[in-house]
Amino acid sequence: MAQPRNQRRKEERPQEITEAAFQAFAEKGYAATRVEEVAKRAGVSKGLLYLYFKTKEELFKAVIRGVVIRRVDALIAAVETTELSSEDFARGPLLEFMKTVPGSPIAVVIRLLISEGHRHPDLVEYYWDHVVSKGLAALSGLIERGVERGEFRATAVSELPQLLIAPMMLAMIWRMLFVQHDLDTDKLISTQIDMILAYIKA
Amino acid sequence: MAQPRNQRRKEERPQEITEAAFQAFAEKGYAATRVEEVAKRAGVSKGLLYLYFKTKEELFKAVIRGVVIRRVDALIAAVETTELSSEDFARGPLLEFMKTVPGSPIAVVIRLLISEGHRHPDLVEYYWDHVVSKGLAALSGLIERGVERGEFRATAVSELPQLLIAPMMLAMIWRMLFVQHDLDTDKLISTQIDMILAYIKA
DNA sequence: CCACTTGCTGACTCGCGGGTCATTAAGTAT
DNA sequence: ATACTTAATGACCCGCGAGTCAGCAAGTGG
Repeated sequence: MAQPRNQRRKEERPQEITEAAFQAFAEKGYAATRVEEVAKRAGVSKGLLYLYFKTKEELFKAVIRGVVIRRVDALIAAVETTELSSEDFARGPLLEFMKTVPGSPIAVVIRLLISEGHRHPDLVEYYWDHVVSKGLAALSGLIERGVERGEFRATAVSELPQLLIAPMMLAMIWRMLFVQHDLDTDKLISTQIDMILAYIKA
Repeated sequence: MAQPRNQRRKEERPQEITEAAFQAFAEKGYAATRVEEVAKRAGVSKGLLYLYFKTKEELFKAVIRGVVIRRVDALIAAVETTELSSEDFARGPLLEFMKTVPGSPIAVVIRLLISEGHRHPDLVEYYWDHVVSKGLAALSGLIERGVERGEFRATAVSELPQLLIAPMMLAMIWRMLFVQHDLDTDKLISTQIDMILAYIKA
């Protein structure tokens, strides 16, 4: 024990710092988080932080990007490779995924984007490219595949995959603001799936 | 023309200042808005602003409260006094109202609450009391009335009126972040109404 | 053991912006 | 006109926190 204080670990530093920053931003938001606070959490001096990230804004961007990467990709891959019927996929893996989102880091990222998106349009664009557009395309694909196979009727839902995730988004915001007023978010999300399937089934 | 500069208009000042502050907060968010900027927009000196509002935070709270009051009350009254069947009300006045929300000041308030809600739990509570809980109760009432009259089946939707407004919320967030990527928000909202009615109709 | 590179530190700077207050000017009463 | 009240001004103050940099110490090679 009593590790020497000034360990030189160039490789791990960025990871550690962005992780600490994510937690701090999640708790206090971007503007209210002090750079020194992030440094403290990462067990590092403020000066070192500025060696790895030119500005606080750079750090913010790195955090968002770091969290986003590889979160949604797993779901998209699952949609594209599953053997399940569209209905079974919707009731199984998709539903499970959506239930987890409101309590996950993705929710934090979305809050940060809503709060700070104005001043970081490039970040919003990045998030759009790597998460939203891909995710929605996968969901559209899932529904259209159902239509082609004769599982579903052709409806407006094919072009509005947002309907599938709308209650998930509401659940996220609900948790951000109204934790104390409880809401069965799981039931909200699964009822929407039930309803959509009832609406589009052939 | 050439009105005297220092007009004494004690009555109108608070209104003018909160109006200016609302616009500034809407554009830049709370943290990024300078008090002097608000004063300038209101055509007033910074010092005067501090005569009417003790701190920037007080001003923020006044803005939120001002916008909230009397927005949702009209809808609630309409629900309670309408002669229409529940279905016709949902397809008529309710749908129209929901279409307008994403482009209205309510959307701005919600963004501010999401961004700054942490540090103003009393404000969140105020918003809950005066808008959310009342609004949801009215929607529940609308559905339950339909059930009592034999229009609708008894379903989980009675306890989950959030399902009605979920696409409206998504539409709001969509506009905040992804204006350039278009989405037919009206169709999103009306399709949800169609779906829910199809799901719960007797 | 010495010279050298470089990850790392933390005391310091400096501008920004929230908040104050001495002063001015507009209105009012006599 | 004169004395008084109070709405309104804007120059100023001062703390906070982002960003810097001179120096230090951990590793490296000879």
